[in-house]
Amino acid sequence: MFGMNPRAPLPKEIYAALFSSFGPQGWWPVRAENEKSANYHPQNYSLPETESQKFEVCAGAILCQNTSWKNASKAIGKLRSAKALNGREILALSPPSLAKLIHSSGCHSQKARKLREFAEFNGKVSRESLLGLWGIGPETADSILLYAHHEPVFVVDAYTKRIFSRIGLCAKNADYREIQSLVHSKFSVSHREYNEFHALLVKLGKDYCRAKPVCRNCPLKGECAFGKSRLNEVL
DNA sequence: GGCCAGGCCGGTG
DNA sequence: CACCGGCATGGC
Repeated sequence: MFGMNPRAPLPKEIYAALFSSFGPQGWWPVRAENEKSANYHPQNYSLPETESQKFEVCAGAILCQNTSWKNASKAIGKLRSAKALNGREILALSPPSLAKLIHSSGCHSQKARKLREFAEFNGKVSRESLLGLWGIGPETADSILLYAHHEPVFVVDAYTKRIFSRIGLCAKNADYREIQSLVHSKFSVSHREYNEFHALLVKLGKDYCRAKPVCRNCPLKGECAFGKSRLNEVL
C-alpha cells in the first residue's frame, strides 16, 4: 500500500499517452528470411510467422535477460551466421562453443545452458511448461507467450515496476503477478495492445524514467505526482 | 571506474 | 517467504 496514489492514472490512460507520444514500437524485431539486417515491423502484429522466426524471438527473450538488447542482438547474429538459430543445431553444438557464440550477451555459460534447455523442450507451450524449464522465469515466459505466440499477456519488467511505482499505481515492492493482474483486470486488451504497451514502457524507461529520472519532457509528467514534485524541486 | 541493462537461480535466515 | 550474491558483457 505504501506509496500508492488513488488518483494515479489508469493503465489504459498511460497506454494512450505513451502511444500518442511515441507511436507504435514494432516489437519484436525479427529478420525476415531474405533480409540482411534485423528489422522492426511497425504495426505488423502477425509476426513472427515462421517457426524459425518464432525460435529467434524465444532465443532473444533468453539472451536479453538483464542485458542490453544491443548485446543480445549481436549474439543472435552470431547464431544466425553459424546457422544455429534452431533447436537441432543448438543441441548439436558443445556447451562451450555455444557459449562462445553468444559471448556478447553476458552470462554466456548460463545462457548457453538456458538455450539448450529450451531447445530440448518439445511439449505444449504454456506459462506453466515454460516456467518448468531451467532459465525461464515469469518475464521470459510471458515474453515468449506474447511476442512469439501472440497470447494476450502483459509482460512485467524492471522498467514497468519502476514506472508504475513512481506514478503511484503500485507499491515499490509489488511482485510480478500483482502488477500483471492489475493490468489484466483494468486493461483487458488483445496481444497487439499488450505488445505495444510493454514496448512503450521500455521506451519510457530508457529515455525518461531511468534510475536517474529525466522528468523534464516526460510524456507522463502531467499525471505523475513523482515527476511533478521533482520538477518543483528543480525549479 | 561504477552503474546499469527488456532476469533467473540457489542458498540463507 | 523475502532477500542476496553470482553470473558477465559493453556503453555511458
